[in-house]
Amino acid sequence: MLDIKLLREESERVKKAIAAKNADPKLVDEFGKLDAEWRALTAELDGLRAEQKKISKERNKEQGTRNKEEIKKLEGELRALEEKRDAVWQKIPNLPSEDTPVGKDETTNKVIRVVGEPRDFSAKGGSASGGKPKNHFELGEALGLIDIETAAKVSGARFAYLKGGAVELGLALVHYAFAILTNPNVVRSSAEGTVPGYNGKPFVPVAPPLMMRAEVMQKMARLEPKEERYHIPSDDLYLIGSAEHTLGPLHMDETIPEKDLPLRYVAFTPSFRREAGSYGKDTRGILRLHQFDKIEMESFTTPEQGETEQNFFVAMQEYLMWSLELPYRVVICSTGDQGDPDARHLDLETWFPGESKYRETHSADYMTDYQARRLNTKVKRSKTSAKGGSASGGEFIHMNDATVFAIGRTVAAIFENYQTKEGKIEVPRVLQRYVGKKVIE
RNA sequence: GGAGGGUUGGCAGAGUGGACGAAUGCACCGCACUUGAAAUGCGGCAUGCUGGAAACAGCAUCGGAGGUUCGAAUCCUCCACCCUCCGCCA
Repeated sequence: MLDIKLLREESERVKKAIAAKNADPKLVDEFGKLDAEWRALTAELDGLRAEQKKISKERNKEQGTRNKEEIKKLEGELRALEEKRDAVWQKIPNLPSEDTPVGKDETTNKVIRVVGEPRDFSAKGGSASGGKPKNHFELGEALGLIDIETAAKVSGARFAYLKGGAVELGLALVHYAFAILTNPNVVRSSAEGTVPGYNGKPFVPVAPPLMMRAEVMQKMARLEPKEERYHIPSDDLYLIGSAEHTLGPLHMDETIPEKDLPLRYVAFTPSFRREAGSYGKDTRGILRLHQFDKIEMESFTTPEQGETEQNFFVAMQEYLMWSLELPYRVVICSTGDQGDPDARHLDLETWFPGESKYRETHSADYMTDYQARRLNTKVKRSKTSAKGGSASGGEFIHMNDATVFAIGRTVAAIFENYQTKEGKIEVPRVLQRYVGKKVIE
């Protein structure tokens, strides 16, 4: 949710910004109209209420009864109006950052840097099929590591059984990621590499709930589109589509002292997605399933540190990918490819030799205060840094979330990049101690 | 699933129909005293909304939503959460 003052005072700027995100700028006008009505009615109602207080002090029954009727009527009107206004308000997405490229969809995303060399499979030591690397599904099926057919019978389309080495590699990624993100030295040096002197506090591991209430999901701006969410009607709960959904509300209705920031968390959970809008996309293999495991980081910072924190998150992602020796590139998503609550959205795309292209494996979303406003998570400034200006009753905190590993996609990337000419899969060096072997066959 | 108890400001905790946006203590902030600190004394200290350049004024908020009443933290209903006991369970 955007700041109401911004919407009132800089509506033209907001209109231009959200139009770039493919949202309807008329929403802002509609909001303005409803808000003006709301203000007028609020003033009228407050006057009546003040009168009612006076009347009740005088204990005047007849006049009080009459006035009460009027108040009830206006209260009903105000409530209806407020609902209408807020519905429009919630539809207005966050504003993109200055450096977000303007563009209609993912084709206008901009590559920031490319790291690592794709392996040359045509040379000696290439894959089995005459220098042409196989894709993850061919490899996994041949080795008996991925079984889609049985999963389809048991659960339907877009489910998979992973077995043997595929599971072991996934668990190794989990162990490795947690070891890195809780290691003060590694985290500190990544923070230092982002901006010298930047806070290098390690991540706190969390096992969050996998189901949540609609109202909280709404505060995270993640309830819509509802077709994408799994809902459990008997208890009116929603399955999370990412650990972000229950990590973000961890400090709902709290005011956090500035000295405690940043607060950094990492969680390993399944993610549930109906993939309603992606019929026919990525139907082979395990890149797009209804259920997948993911490690996610989430953090809470001061407003001025929000963007640095996002860059730091990307530095952690890059450290992990670099140490796995997987070629990747960093992309900044254009306005049309950003999520509604995002101000700045970066992706890591990993090289998949079997498909001969980079594919999204990670994202890093900077939300500014868009989620925190509705979650009511604030910063309490320490007096030393309190500057004048808007910081009266506490400011909203800034939030970041980012992928550490989408386990399935990362395992698939390892399959493709580490395949041998015999169709086996080598285990990345840093994972060998967790997997307990050097080759999966 | 059954029975009972609870939810009040940053924290603890009083308040069972009007004088309560809310006692008191702790914490916090300012000032005084002191060489400094402690202790002590005095003062301040919730949030949001509306109007206003501001001073300030008005309104709302005692877990949430409704209701009764001229008037609700206080009475009634429903919901959420916490605690205790019983049942069931990995």
